[in-house]
Amino acid sequence: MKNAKEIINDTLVKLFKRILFSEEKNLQAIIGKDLSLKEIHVLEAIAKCQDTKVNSAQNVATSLGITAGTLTTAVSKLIQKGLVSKVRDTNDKRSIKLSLTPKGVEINNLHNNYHLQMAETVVRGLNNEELSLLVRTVDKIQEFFKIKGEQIND
Amino acid sequence: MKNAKEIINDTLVKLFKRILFSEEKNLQAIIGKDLSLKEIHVLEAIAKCQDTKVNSAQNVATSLGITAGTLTTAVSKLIQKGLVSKVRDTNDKRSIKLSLTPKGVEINNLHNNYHLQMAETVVRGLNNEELSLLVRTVDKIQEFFKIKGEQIND
DNA sequence: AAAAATCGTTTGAATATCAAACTATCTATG
DNA sequence: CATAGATAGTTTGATATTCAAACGATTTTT
Repeated sequence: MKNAKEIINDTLVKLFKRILFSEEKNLQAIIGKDLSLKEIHVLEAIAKCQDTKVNSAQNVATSLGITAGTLTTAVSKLIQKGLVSKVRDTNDKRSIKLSLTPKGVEINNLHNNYHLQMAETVVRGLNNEELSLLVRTVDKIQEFFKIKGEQIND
Repeated sequence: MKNAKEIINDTLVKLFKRILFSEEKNLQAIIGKDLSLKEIHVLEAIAKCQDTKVNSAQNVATSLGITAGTLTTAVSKLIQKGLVSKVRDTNDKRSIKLSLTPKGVEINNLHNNYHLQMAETVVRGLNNEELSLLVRTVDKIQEFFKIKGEQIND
């Protein structure tokens, strides 16, 4: 017989798997096979960094938790696909600024809307009691990571 | 200014990233560089399938959401590392049964303990009633992602 | 001005993955 | 029973993702 800990773990692991799976499937449904989840996440990171005006390649790479080299190749492909553009920084000629093309913005919005819909569906489908329990749970998980003392770039 | 939906979405996205990151980090801390997260997940799946006596390669592959070919190569490496063993099914000679070696079991337990620790943090401070509500709520959320007849093996 | 640091790129290697072709075995149908 | 079709796992060839380390260009520090 399983104890509470095991049941909760199984339930959360299952949810995790399903969300990842669902995100990938949905992405392909709206955008097509031409763009992977990883590539979308690069677009997302560039969009965020653009907003905060720190859209150097270095900064985007760090925010994604990948190396500069990995980003270079990812960006090359996204440029080929017409979703990203690159300009040399006039102040610091070593640096480049990454930004989304109009088409890149459009695709990023599609993905973002998917996320928001997801959040909306969840919130709307739960009553107050369920929601507050859920919030507490999320807080507790965050706390777990704090105890572990891990740093992460948000 | 961000609305509630956006805040919830951002929180969840961050949490998600954090879990993946933490899981990987922790794994390397306890087990070393010699085993990737994906490989651990193969061990995990084999362990689960062993429990339910349906540990054919086909079934393990499906439960992981990967193809049989991908599993073949993953398993080969895990056999080399001494964590998995393979026996032909006596009833159906096409089929093989996968299982963990004692060393494989040990490593899988280490990883599982990490998961359980996280679950422990969540469970602590909840009474039975809240616990069962949480499970029901998470299950409900899961339903939201089941749209469009997606298949996933739990 | 020289040394050190930083930024992005390239290169070489490893891992992860799939689809499709292939081999061996089992099942069902005539 | 024979053979046609289905199924299990492997192999192959290709693509994607990633990193560390070497490298070239530029900026900063000393």
